[in-house]
Amino acid sequence: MKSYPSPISVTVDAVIFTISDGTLKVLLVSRDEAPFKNKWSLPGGFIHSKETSLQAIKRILKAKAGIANIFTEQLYTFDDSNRDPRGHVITISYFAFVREDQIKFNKAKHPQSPTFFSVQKLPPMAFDHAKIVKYAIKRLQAKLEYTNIVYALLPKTFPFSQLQNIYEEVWNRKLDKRNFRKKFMSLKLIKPTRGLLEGSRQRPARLFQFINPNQQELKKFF
Amino acid sequence: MKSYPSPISVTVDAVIFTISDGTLKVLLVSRDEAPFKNKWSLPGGFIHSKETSLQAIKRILKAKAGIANIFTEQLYTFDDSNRDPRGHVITISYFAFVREDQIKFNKAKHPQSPTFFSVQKLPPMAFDHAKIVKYAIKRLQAKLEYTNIVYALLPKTFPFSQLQNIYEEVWNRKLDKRNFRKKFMSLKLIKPTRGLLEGSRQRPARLFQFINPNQQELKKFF
DNA sequence: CCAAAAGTGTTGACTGTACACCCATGT
DNA sequence: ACATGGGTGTACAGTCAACACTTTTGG
Repeated sequence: MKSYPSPISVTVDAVIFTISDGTLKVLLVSRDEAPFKNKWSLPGGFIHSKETSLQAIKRILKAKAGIANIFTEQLYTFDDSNRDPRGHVITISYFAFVREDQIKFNKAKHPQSPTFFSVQKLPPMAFDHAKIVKYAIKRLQAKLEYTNIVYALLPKTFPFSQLQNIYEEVWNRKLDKRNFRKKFMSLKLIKPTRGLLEGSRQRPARLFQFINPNQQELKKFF
Repeated sequence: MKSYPSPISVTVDAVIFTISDGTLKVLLVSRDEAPFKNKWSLPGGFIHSKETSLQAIKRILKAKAGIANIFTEQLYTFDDSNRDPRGHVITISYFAFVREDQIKFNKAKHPQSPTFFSVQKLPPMAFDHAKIVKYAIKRLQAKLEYTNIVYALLPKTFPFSQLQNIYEEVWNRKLDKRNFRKKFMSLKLIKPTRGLLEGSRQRPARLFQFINPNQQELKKFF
């Protein structure tokens, strides 16, 4: 048996999306070592020798931001020769979603200051992470159109306007209320509950929920 | 600066499609070393330390099958822990297209017997390559729908039926002649030439060509 | 003249889009 | 009473799917 030629360093990076304050945001952490020390970057790190890239992502997200049990999907493997000043380092990138209520950051446990940035106002980032985020947004926009991933961004019950807002934020354009409701309802993914959204100073909105309560996997609409 | 932890062996594999004898085929080579010696596998190999995965694919395809200058696109990175008996080996897979007339295999130059197999009659394959091929076919089916990649599978001029045949083969279903022609023509990608297809014993077919003669990149239809 | 593939239009169903007003509540 | 977002229906245009016959050539 031949020896294994040319070992290469392999990292993983995650583009974690959330919707908070009604806008689409991405999770960044402050790098605690060179290169790019103190620059914002996607949460990521080297793959350990006995784990898969998916296991590595889950380990790193838990350690750096206390995030667990979220939907993740492979995005792309970036290996441009100039992407890392340390040499030949490739990264397998993932994208994922969290709901606001799943997050609790903590200065002591998460010293790299995990912070959600609006995709409209991203800071300068380490490596080629700006490119990776851009690519992830494109993928997210496409997936929203033909799958039910929006599920991963919504709480158990939600008013219809919150659902529509996600589509508007991700696609970055306004949608017609009536047409959107008609189309989404025809997909038979959600149903009204008996609940109403209290506490606004307008007419209370009907709350909806997904019909399949443990709808974990991704389904195609068509 | 920290040392680079956990080097991992990284390979590339290519799923090369062609249409020949009117059917969709995939290129396989016979492995010339362990593991899986003499089994059919996707053409691939280890990435050298100074090259990107794309460069590696191009180098390997040229060496193993004499194929150069073809359209390639990254497919997925497979890294299941059990995919390679040698240990932790991940593979960045690519898919690509050749036209029949671009190929000339040669026993002396290409000792691994590169051979196109119909996707309907694939032999047992090494590693997880059957899974990779299956994934590539799905991607190809999707891409055919909303991009102009069919370009990469057609000669300079071609009868309309050859174009339709590609769609039928890849999607594995029959399409209505009239509807297909109407729809494809409305995309304004091809135009009729003055040429006719001679040599059949039926009515000669009009030959078409793509309007942009150097249409290398992938364009979306919509 | 026969076999074989080439070529051509119309209709009905469905889907997407544009568009404006009343409703229920809190202040 | 008013400000605010919640909630609803119709009409037109464009797209998709079903469907059958004539044309041109070689043998």
